[in-house]
Amino acid sequence: MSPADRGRKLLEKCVLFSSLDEKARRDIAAYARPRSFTTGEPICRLGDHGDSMMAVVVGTVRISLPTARGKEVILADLRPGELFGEIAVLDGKPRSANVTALTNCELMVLERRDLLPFLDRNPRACVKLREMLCSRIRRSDERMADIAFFNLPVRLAKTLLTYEPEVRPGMKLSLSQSELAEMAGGTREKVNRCLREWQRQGIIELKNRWTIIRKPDALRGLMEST
Amino acid sequence: MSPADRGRKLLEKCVLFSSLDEKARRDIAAYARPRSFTTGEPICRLGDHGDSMMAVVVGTVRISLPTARGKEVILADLRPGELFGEIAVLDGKPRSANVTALTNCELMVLERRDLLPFLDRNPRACVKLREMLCSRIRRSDERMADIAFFNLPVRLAKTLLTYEPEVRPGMKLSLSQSELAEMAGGTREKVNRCLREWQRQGIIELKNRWTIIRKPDALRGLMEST
DNA sequence: TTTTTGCTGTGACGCGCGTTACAGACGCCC
DNA sequence: GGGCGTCTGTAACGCGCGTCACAGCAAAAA
Repeated sequence: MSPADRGRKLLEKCVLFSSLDEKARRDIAAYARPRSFTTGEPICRLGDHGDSMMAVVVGTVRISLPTARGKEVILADLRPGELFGEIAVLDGKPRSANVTALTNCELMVLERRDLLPFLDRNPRACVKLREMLCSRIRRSDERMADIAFFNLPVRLAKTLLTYEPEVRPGMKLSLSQSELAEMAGGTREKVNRCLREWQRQGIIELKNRWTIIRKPDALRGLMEST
Repeated sequence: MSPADRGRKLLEKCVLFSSLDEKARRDIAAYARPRSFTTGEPICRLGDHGDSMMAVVVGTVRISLPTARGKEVILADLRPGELFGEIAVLDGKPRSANVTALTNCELMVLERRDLLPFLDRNPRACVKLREMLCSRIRRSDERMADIAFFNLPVRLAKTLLTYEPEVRPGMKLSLSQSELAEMAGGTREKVNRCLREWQRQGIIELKNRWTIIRKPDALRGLMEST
């Protein structure tokens, strides 16, 4: 099977399209075009004009926001099946974040000129899309509340618990402490201290630059208590 | 003209409906029902089940989020012509914030069972709605970045500059310092100190519990510089 | 009028966290 | 293997801001 066909197969599994009937799924898949990026390559940048939406087929892409003093905040890492770039495509305004390829990636690209007409003739996809946007809003608001109300340990616990789709004891995280800091909104040093403290308590284990989660429930407890 | 008719007239002026043709506007307006609230009355609460969306016709409503320790964060104050409650209506999940009547209010209410079918038969309204949701996402993300990167003076300056639709020198704000603190994400004391400092610099004037903005450009400068 | 209540103005103190600085450990590439 | 870059682990210091405490003042209630 060609990469493009593989991409189309996966596209049909995205939340946005998975609930459509066979015909509509093939309809939208026909418009999608494959595209590859190599590790570290920028996919799009904050402020760019953007008229395409993308789905991750293979690899991981990172959504981030540059800050004033040359630093970065990591908003999310997306894996196969996830979509990005919807906002700029839908409202025609500049891209709202940076996206870079964290690994070699294969994406499927949908252009605005194909997507908008498709939505017009598929009310069902419209509904799904609205639900997607609503959940984005809810997540953003929640994240905002987290930053405003909780201190770094709590935010870090949330980060560890939500980075992978599901958490089980013994799970290894392949994130450096700097990356964790950029996700939780803090400094590398503070993250380090926090992790070592948790290691002392047996909640996690730090081994060769891997963070292994031993007691996810203890982390969950931390989140509730504060 | 009856309050309900006045409400319908105004509903047609909301961004969501203003670009529709005459027929569609009358269509949606026919479904809307008026409702009144008195000062301080709760309109809806975080976590409630909600299947209606509302437009402000007369008065001001406050969107807020309760925090852990009984405090509150003010997300926005909405005036005539603005909509709220879209999120819960669109995704069928619990309400994502508290809404209370800041003054005596008249609202127009649209039920989900009427709104969703209307959207299905009006792709143009669908597009507008998507744009609304996108702009909500952009605003949320921006607010998040503000909280994460900027210190209170900058956030307070932004709050002063964006509370009213347009800012002109001499504008009076009818917000208490506690309210400003709840909007900017800080404490009343800090807000007070900040405002007095700005008064010393002639940027604003504090008189009988009113905050009068003298030099909006100085505030704008504060935002850029930091 | 007197009392009460809510807003304003200010000082002292302490915690969380960012900043800076540096040392050791590990992997990578020439 | 040797040099170098990146990641980790710690310590010292200071700033921003939240917390507490209290005093003056104006408007609303009694």
